[in-house]
Amino acid sequence: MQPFGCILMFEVMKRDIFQAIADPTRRAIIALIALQAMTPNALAENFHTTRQAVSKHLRILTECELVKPEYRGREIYYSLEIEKMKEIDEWLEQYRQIWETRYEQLDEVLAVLKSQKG
Amino acid sequence: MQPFGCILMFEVMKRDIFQAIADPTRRAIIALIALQAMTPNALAENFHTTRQAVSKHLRILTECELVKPEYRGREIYYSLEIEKMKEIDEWLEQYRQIWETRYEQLDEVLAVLKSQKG
DNA sequence: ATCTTACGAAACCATTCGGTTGCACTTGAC
DNA sequence: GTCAAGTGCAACCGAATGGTTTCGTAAGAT
Repeated sequence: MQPFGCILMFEVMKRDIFQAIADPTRRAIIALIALQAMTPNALAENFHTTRQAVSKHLRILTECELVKPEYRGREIYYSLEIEKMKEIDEWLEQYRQIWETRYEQLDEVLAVLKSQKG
Repeated sequence: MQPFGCILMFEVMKRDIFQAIADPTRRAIIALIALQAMTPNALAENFHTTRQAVSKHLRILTECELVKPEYRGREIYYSLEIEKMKEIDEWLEQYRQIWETRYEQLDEVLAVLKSQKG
């Protein structure tokens, strides 16, 4: 068997970030470790599941590089890779343009109504 | 064990918008109808699936109010509810604050390095 | 050296998911 | 009225998902 700390424990497998954030527990994990790095045990105390279940979520989050492990003794501190969150923001950008355009159009309509009124 | 509901409290919705956008086909549907309202038949021509499969995706998107049907004769035109997309943007907001803060800190570091260099 | 703690892996299970096929209903054209 | 077109729905199926339990291994404590 492989020694514990020196081999990649999580296979580098491409995961869909949108599928990663689909699960509410994983979003909660993201919210927690956004504040500070946490171990699987510490994380598990916040949920109604076992540590192993949290570990599986962390595996998925790590596979899509949303989360990064830091090995410290026999503990592993997981922290958020905030850069990866930008991918969601970039995907959202095209739709943000749409709703901003609609706001401008609405502003125009309101301006016209106001000028007609006054 | 921590008191449970503090983090997962908001997951009582019938359909989760994050789960809705997790599927790549549904994201493609969103992208298509963002441009113009489309019928299930017209949508299905863009994918390698049956019309019924697209219909099931549209049902999920409609249930979480990401998509709105408009009945016109025997056809149904589905259009994007752009307002709903803002929910994702609002969720992202907290993390956007984090990465913007890091950028500012990085800028500070770079400024210090530059001043020391010059 | 031995025990405890922290962790991931594996095996297993129930549920959900995405897809297909077949069917029923409604609308519009003939 | 009859027929074709456009839909949604139910039943079914294989695969994926999220969870648990059991285990093996590494690191720290006694």
